[in-house]
Amino acid sequence: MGKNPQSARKKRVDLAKKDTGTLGKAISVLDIITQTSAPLRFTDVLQRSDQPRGTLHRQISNLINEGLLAVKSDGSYALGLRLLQFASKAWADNEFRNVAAPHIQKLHEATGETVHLGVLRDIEVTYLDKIESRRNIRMVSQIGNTAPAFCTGVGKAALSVLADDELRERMKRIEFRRFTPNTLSDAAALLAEIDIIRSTGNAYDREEHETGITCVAAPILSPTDPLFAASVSVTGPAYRVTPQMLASWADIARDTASAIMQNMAIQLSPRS
Amino acid sequence: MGKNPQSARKKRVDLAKKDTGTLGKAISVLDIITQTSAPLRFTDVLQRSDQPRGTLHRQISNLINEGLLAVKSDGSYALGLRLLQFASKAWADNEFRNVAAPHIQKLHEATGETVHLGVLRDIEVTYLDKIESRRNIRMVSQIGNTAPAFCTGVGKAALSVLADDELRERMKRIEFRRFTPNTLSDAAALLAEIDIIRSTGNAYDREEHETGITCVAAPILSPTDPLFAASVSVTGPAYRVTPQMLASWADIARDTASAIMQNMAIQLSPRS
DNA sequence: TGAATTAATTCCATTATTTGGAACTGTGTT
DNA sequence: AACACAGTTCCAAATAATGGAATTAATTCA
Repeated sequence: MGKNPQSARKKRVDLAKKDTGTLGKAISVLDIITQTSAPLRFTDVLQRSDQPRGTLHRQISNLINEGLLAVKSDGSYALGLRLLQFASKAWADNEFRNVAAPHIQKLHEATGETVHLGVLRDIEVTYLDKIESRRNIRMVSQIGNTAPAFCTGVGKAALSVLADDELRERMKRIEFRRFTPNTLSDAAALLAEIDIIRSTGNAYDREEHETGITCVAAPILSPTDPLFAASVSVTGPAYRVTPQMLASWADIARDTASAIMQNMAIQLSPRS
Repeated sequence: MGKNPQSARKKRVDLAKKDTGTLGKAISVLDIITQTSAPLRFTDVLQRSDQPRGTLHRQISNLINEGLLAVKSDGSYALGLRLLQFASKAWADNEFRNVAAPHIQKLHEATGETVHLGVLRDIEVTYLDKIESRRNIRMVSQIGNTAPAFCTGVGKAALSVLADDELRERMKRIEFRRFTPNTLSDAAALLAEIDIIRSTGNAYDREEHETGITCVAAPILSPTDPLFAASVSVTGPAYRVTPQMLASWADIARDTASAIMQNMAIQLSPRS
């Protein structure tokens, strides 16, 4: 039959996304499931994806057979347990997290508040570790969590270590969604803050992502990899943690960050 | 022209591996990384995979671009942080785990020992949740961990709920590796134990996977899905936890399991 | 240091896999 | 029974993956 002469050539190559072929399309299904809170059945996924029926169906089948996706009793999809297995290994083996662990523990002991270790991925920050006062058995739900970089302390601190051109490239992709009245609302405001972070060495989150939650953070950069950007933060509820208290933790947060950096450098040099 | 359309009762497909095309090949790279403790560089992966150079190279590139794989400073590969993000969602949203959570908490309080929630995946068991006495901040490293089913309490309990033909099918794939002197060493021994588990309702691990670790477990089966197999267990160090103590927890472990089953059934019926 | 060796990356004609529109099946509803 | 709708299967055409070989980069060692 006639081929499709109207093959519009609008290659929608998102600046960020390199071509990852078939794999990328399959993983994007996982992304859809991850990013949606409501239960999704086949047609729901179909609507949200740009794949045609047949294609999507086979992709989902493959994901299920690989254990990356599962079908719930109501026919909706959930992420598969094999992902837990991979993540468990990813976390346990993560060099950076292992190096940072004792330092964030000390930071927690010094401040008595919740401490986060975050790593930047593009324009989002993923929490790699967390230490809380109350023995929080359910913490796992937090590790691996991802938040926008532009409105969190860890995120802004991490952004600040990027080279300027890289930073601007990524900022083009930020959508300044307003989470609270304090959320920064445009690129100019964010750039201004990043300037301050660069000169002072500390980032603050003043209830910008979640009302009632404030934090002070300090950036960590890799001795070798210019694209690696991370940070530590001390977080607390605004009703209890005053701006003064936050400010009083700024130094020790920076010390923690730089201790981690130094340990990473040491980690790299010796041949063992 | 097709062959007998219906006589395909004998699925001739490779028992374990269905064809998952390009995706499967890519994921198998993640498997190689997961299953090897030593750091692997490109050629190391190449040796362990059956893909040719060029192909493997592109697969790895794609995995890296998708954030599923990362390159460490020494050129070896590590699982990527995106996996953490997926796993975080997989865990938080998991229906079964959410239903089971309060019950295993109670079981922990009643016994004072470590409690596990495990789910069977083929012939392995993945730990979906864990509650420990000591506020174990580092517990995440355990959740998502996977162990052979045939030599763990959770695993054997879970196997016992499978229908006989399904069980035998899977048992063909078990490799009876000897982890400790007590590890069951052949299919006959395992089948005998499963018979006992089916009649008594409890499985024991008598230092079969790790020397010094014992446990008692109880199977959980899904009210609807005959392929779903899980279990709860109470685990403790052999020097402190005597066989008598384990036996005294058998009932409450079974009670926990059946309470979880009932809750799952309730969870499914009402359409609020 | 630089030649030899090994590892990593790129290339591209061939091939196999994915693609996607459409037809089909199955389930539930009035 | 007829309808509507979600899910599944099919297959020729299009495309993306393949894989052997050439190229480049990184180590090793004389």
